Amino acid sequence: MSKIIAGIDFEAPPDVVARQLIGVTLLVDGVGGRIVETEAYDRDEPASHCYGGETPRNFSMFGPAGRSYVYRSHGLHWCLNFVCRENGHGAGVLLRALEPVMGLDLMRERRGMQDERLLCAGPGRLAQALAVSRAHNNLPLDVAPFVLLAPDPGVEIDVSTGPRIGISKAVELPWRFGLAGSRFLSKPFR
DNA sequence: TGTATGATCGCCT
DNA sequence: GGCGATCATACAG
Repeated sequence: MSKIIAGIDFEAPPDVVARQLIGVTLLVDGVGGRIVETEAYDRDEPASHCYGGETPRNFSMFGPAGRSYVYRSHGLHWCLNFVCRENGHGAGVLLRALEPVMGLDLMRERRGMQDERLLCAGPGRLAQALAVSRAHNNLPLDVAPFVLLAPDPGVEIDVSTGPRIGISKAVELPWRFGLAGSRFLSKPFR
């Protein structure tokens, strides 16, 4: 079994998918850019929303791979994830930052700021710039409004890894991935 | 350059 | 009732 989108098999462990997503272009209704930062969340580690089983919030992580999982964080921000691994397994990849490429003016308007570097540097900011909300939960990633484009095959992509950000459990897992040296990261790697 | 704080939803204890 | 895969603002140094 496999679910291939933009050259990536989403029926694979989340750390594998998270690494492969660096450099992929993500568009929502034609607005978006190049993915420069991701984090993996698996079902067997306590930092993950799917740890401890299915709830009304996280049900889409227990469905088919290659779909979206959108949840509300701290009551105000939306965060966008890609579901991976086999059906019913429960795992996901959090999108943490994009390099803005398409629809810059719309993103600036939605974010209420001009600085290109801060338009999508962080999961909440990214979702706001792309106008992602509950309506985008549990949607297939190979169907509109989502578009995923594989990076140019010739281009070398240098991926940095490190500990995940903003969590208190399983902090030691090096499951944050980023495009080395990008100025659009939510935080630099070191 | 760093640390504190408020906003305030959905789930879990 | 408390806390979190966050962010913007307000201060202190």
